[in-house]
Amino acid sequence: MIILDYQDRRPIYEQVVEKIQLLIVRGVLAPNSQLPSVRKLAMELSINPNTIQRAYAELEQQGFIYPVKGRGNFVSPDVELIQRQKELYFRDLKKVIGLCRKLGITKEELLEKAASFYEEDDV
Amino acid sequence: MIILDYQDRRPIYEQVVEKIQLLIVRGVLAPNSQLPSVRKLAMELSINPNTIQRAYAELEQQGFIYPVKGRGNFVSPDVELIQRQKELYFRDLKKVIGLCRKLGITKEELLEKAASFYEEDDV
DNA sequence: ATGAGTGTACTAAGATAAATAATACACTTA
DNA sequence: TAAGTGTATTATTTATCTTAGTACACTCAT
Repeated sequence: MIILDYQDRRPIYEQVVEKIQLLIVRGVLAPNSQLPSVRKLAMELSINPNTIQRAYAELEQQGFIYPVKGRGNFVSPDVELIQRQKELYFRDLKKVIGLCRKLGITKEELLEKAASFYEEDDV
Repeated sequence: MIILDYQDRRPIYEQVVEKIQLLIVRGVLAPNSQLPSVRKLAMELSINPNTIQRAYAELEQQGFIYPVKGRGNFVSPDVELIQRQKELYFRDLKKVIGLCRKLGITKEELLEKAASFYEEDDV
């Protein structure tokens, strides 16, 4: 379900958050479907349950999932999620483009690259 | 010369590296011109000289600067630098675009956003 | 030659965040 | 009732960043 990248300098819990966000916004995890339990996912990834707990807490805080006591965590049916996620990605996009621009990359080259990256992208 | 962002979660030395990279590739720091000394820059930024030392070590390792014993650090005249930096930025760009694509953003919307971000960018 | 300013190296200590470890408890459901 | 949930708590370990202090060889203007 999730593969951790130990080269990634970001903390594990943040990687888990990102991966689950993607699974949700892409519809792999359907609205109201159940997520793996804290303990199971921890086992599967060979990490501590507390780390998953932290990731789930963030996802809940961000509105991606909701908990049901004694039953588990479930995917939020919130339709706003994709829109909100989009805005986050656009913020990152803007930052990178700002750097490219400062580096002297022309608008034409940038757009050309962007187009080919979009097409090349391996799913 | 450099302003640190203490909201930024990245380590200070990394911010220093990034800022100096930008100053170099943008030509603000000319090839073979001298950088501020480790101690002076540390004073200016109110941080420890060791932190600047580490930033300079990275910059040297990356080929952005070269040291002269007893004299100081100087901007590398390497013409490849901009090209190499460009490739690094493009790698980041590719990553963000991959995420956008996975989110379901269309190529058209992406390129439109990219174009406006390029123009909006505040120098 | 001297002294101030360079880079560079080293060790030690402190600070912070991430991750683990080990429990505990209330809830749900078969 | 027992197994599986979420949730909370405390303590400990680990890694990284940052600071602090010191030391030494080099360059250059005086």
